[in-house]
Amino acid sequence: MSEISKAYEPQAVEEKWYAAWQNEGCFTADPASPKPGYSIVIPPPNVTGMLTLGHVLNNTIQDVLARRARMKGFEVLWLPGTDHAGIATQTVVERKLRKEEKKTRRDLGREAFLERVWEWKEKHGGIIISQLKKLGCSCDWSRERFTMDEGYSRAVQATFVDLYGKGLIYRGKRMVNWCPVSLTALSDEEVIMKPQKGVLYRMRYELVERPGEYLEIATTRPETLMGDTAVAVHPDDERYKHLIGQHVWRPFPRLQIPIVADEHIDPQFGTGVLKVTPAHDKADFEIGQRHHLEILDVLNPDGTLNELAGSEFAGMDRFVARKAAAAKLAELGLLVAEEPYQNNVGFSERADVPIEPRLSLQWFLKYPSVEQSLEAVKSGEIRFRPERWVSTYEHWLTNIQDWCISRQLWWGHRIPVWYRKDDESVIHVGLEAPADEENWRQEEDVLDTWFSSWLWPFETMDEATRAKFYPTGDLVTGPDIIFFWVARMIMAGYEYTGRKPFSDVFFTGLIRDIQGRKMSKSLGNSPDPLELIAKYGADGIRFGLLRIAPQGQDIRFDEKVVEEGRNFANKLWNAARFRQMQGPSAPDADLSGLPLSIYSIDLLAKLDELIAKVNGAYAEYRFNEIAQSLYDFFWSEYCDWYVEAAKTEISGSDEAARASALAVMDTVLNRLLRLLHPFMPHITEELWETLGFSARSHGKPFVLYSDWPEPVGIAALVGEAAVKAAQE
RNA sequence: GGGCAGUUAGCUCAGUGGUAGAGCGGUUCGUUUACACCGAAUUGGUCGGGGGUUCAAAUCCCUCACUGCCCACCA
Repeated sequence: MSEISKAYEPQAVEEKWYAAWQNEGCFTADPASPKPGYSIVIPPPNVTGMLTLGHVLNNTIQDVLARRARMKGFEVLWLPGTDHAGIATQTVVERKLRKEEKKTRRDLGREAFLERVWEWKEKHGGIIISQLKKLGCSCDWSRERFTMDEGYSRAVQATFVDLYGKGLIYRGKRMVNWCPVSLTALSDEEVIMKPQKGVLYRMRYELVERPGEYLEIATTRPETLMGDTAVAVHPDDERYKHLIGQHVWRPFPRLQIPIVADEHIDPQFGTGVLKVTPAHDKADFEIGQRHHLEILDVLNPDGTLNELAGSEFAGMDRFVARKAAAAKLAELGLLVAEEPYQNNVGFSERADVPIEPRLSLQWFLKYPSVEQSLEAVKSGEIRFRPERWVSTYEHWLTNIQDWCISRQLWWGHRIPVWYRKDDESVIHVGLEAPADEENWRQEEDVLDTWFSSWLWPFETMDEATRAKFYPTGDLVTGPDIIFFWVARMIMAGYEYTGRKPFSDVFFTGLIRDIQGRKMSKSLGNSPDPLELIAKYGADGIRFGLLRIAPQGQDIRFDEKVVEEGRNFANKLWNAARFRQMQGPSAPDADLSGLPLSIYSIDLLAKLDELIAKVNGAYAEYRFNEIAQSLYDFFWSEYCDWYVEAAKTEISGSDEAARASALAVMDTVLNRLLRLLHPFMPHITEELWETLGFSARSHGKPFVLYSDWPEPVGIAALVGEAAVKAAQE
C-alpha cells in the first residue's frame, strides 16, 4: 500500500489508468462472449472536428452507460469512429491549398485533390479521437471506423444501387438549395432561416395594353427581375381582376410578360402583385409550372449574374446587382419607394451565406420504410427521452420532401452511376463500371454525407458482431440532428436489417455560455475542454458537467462546475487517505456480529437508499440526479457526519467499536467507488487499488471489472426497528 | 403563422399535491493530526402576473407576459 499524497493530482493518475485499461484490453468487445450484449455506436464526430463541451457531455454520458453496463455483467461494445464530413473537410483542404499553394481544387484535378484530402486526413484528421481518450472514453478502439473505409464505402454505394433498383432514387431537374460559395446543392435540412434586415422595393411595370398605366409590385430582390417571366395576382382580387390575361412591360431587358392569376398570391401583402421569377424562387417556380411560364436563369452558380441579365449586369455579384438594379429602376422612374424591411432568408449552414434557390439536375431519394419508422417511435418500440421529441420526429416524418442526395463535391462517396458517352440518356447503375468502360463516364457528384452516416449502426459491424450487438442499446445525441441522422438511421435500419437500429435515444441538451448564448468559434465563448481537463482532470469535468445536466434541458456552462467536480474528486481522495491512515482496509468487510453504532446503522441505511435511488435514476436517464445523490451522500452523510462522529471511536480504546467503524467505512467506500466509477473512472480506479479492494474484481484487478453494488441490506441485518431507531 | 421548452435565493439550477432546496456568492468564526480543492455557523425567495380546482398548489387546470429553440414558399 502506497502513501497517498495530500491533494489529488489527476493528470498522472488518469494517464496511467487509461493506458492500463487499454493494455489489458478492457474495452474490447467479444462477440463470442456468453454474457448478454450491450452496445452503443458513437455519433461519429467530423474527422476535422475538435473536442467541444458538447462532445464532452455527449460522450461522458455514453461512457457512463457503457461502464455501468460492464459492471452489470454485460459484454459491452462501444463502437467509435469518425465521419468524412464532405463539405467541412473539403473546405478545410481547399482553404489550405489556396493559402499555401494559391491553387484551387480544379487546378489539381479530381484525383490529385482527393489524394491531398486523404493525406490531410491521415496527418491532421481524427485529432478528436485522441481527445476522447483523454476524457476516459471506454470505446473499443480496435474497431474504429471511418465512413470512407473501403468496406463502408462499398456498402454506401450498394445502398444507392439498391434504392435505385427499388425505384426510390431518381434523377431530376428540380428547385434545390444552392450554396454559391461551396458550389453545391444542399438538402432542406442544411438550410438555416435567419431574419435579415433588408429593403422592400416598390416598383412599377407599365401595362402593355394600357400605355401610361402601371402595376405596382413589391419585391426584396430586384436583381432577379431580369428573370421575371410573369407577374401574378390573386384571381379574386377586385383591383386587378380585369387585368388578368393582359401584359406588362418588364423594364430590362425589355419584354412583354403576362399577368397571371394564382391562388398563392396574398392580396394583403405589399401591393398584392408578385413578380414571378421561376428560376430563382421555389414558389415562383411552382407558379411557373402551373402557368407554363418560361424559366429564365439569370444567375451563375457562384451567385453572379450572367449575360441573360443584360450586359451591364453580367458578372456582377447578386448583392451588388440588387443595388444596381434598384438604381436603374430609379433612373427609369420606375422605382416608387424603398422601405426598410425584415424577412427570413435561408442560409447555407456550412458557408453561412444566403442560399440561392436554383434549378438543377440532381439525384433524389424517396425515403424508405417511412411508415414503419414512424410507428416504431409512436409505439415506443424505440423510446425517445425526453419524450417530447417524439412529436418533433413525427411532424418531420409526416411532412418530408424527397431528399436531395447529390452534392457537387469531390470528397465523398461517388455516385455509382455511369452515362454512356455517345448517349447520355443511357445509364448504368451498379458498383462497377460497365465492361466497355471507355465508352462510359461516371457521375461526377458524390453523395450527401448523411447518406453514409444513416447506415452507421449496422455497417460498422461485421456479421458476428451484428449477431451479438445489433440492434444497439442506447443512442446518445443532440436533438439538433434528429432529422439529419436519427430519423434516417431508423429508416435505414428497418429497410436494411428489418429491425430497429437502437432501442433508446437519449437527447442531451445544448451547452450554452453563461449568458445563454450558443457556443461558437466566432464568439470565442467556447472553452477548450482539453485545457479544462489539464486544469481540473477528466473526472472533474465529467462529474461537474453531468451534475448540472438535467434531462435534455439546455445547460449554461460555467467553469465553476468543473471546479466543483475537481473539488469533489479531491474530497474523495482525502476520505480514502484518511481511511488508509487507520490501517489496512478489508475488501469484503463482514458486518454481522459487529457492534454497530446508531451512526453506522443510519449511514448504512442511507447507503441502501442511495443505491436504490441511483438505480431508479439510471432507469430514467436522470444523470444529474445520480451525480447529485452521490455527491450529497458522500460529502454530507459520509464525510461531514459519519466520519466526524466515528473519529471518537477510531481514536478510542474500545477495539471492537473501532473495528466496527472501520468495517463500516470499508463497506461504504467500496460501494461508493463502484457507484462513482462510471462518472469518475480514473480516480475510482486509483483508489480501488490503493485501498486494496481489487480482490472484489473479476478476472482483472480493476474496479471496471467489479460488480455493480447491491444494497448492504442493513434492515435485514439489524432489523427494521433498529434502523428506525437509528434514524430518529 | 404553427409547435415545444423555460420563468424558484444575488448567480447557475434541483424540486410535479402536504411545513421552500443545493452549489457558488455574501457575512462571521476556525492552523482540533483526511481535505483551505477544507470545516462550523449564518445571510438570503410573497416559487413570472392573474384566475381556478383542492382541506392543502412551486407542483394540477385556464389565461396573460417575457425569453429561447424548432418548423413554415408571404414576395
